[in-house]
Amino acid sequence: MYDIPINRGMESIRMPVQKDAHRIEEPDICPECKSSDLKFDSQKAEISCRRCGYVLEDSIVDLGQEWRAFNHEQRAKRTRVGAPATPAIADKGLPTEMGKSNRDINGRSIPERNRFQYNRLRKLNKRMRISGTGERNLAIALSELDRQSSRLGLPRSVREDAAIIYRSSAKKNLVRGRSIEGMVAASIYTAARRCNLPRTLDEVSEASNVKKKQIGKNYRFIARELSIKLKPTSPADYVPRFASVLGLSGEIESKAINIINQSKEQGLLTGREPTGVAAATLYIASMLLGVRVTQKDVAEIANVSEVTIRNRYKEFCEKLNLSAF
DNA sequence: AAGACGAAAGTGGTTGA
DNA sequence: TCAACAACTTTCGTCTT
Repeated sequence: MYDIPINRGMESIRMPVQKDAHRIEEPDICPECKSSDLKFDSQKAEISCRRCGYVLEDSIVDLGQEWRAFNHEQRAKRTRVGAPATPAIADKGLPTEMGKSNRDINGRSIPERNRFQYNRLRKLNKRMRISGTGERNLAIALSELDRQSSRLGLPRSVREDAAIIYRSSAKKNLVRGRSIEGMVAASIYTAARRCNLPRTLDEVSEASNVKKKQIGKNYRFIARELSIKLKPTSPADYVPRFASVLGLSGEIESKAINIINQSKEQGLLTGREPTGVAAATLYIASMLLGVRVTQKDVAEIANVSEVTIRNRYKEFCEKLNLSAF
């Protein structure tokens, strides 16, 4: 029933690493004049011959780090590997953990009589990480957020934005008295719109099992309390997604967006469902470019009826003089 | 036979008294 | 709270390819 949340921050990429890969292999003699008097210019990143000026290598890329560290502390501070901190995990992906080995920081073994104390500390530290009801609710909410957004196929950026929105509303005590699922759904809806990758209330409702009406209500509440101001969604934002589901080309996509812009100028879009408009323009665009799609297919993916597609299509053709058929 | 078309009746949400 | 309303849906018969 539930998707298991995957902590993507911990995914690692394995690549073969050559030993001393960043060391530049310096040629020792010039192929032109056979002189061994070569010059390495670190500013221009090239190796040239001092005698004849022949450039042996250019655009050399130094794969090493640009910093140096003289002790452990500096190294820890300057090194940049590891998962980035993310708002989508309860502790932002930066937990503190006490190591399991019974050795202190200097590598000395911890005396037997203190072992019990250390075990106890380790246990407490683990518990403290998700402490208090607030933190615990946040952890629940964020796993719910992950579940819902993967159902909606939202990219990481939107998830993180949704997490930020949820965190701010939790901070402002907006969640009290409302269901976590409902607030998470509203955060996702808001974030998706803000990132110009809108999902309809129907879609979010489907993914979250929260009533459409409730999500709308929560959305307005969040938008008001956090003063998030969003323009009404443009049909153009739906076009790329619909087009890719229908397997339509980029040419058709841009044609459809073109039609949307023209209709906007003529004020044909006010009060019309953006999804219906997006679907209808995609239909028109593919007809104009000679690609056959059925009204039924287009209507289905936009979750509108065929009749709506026909109505939009009729309107646009009349008002924009698109009499190609 | 599948798809397009359009009329007519029904539905759910918004608006204004 | 309720009626009016616009947008949209469902249904169905007819036409076109």
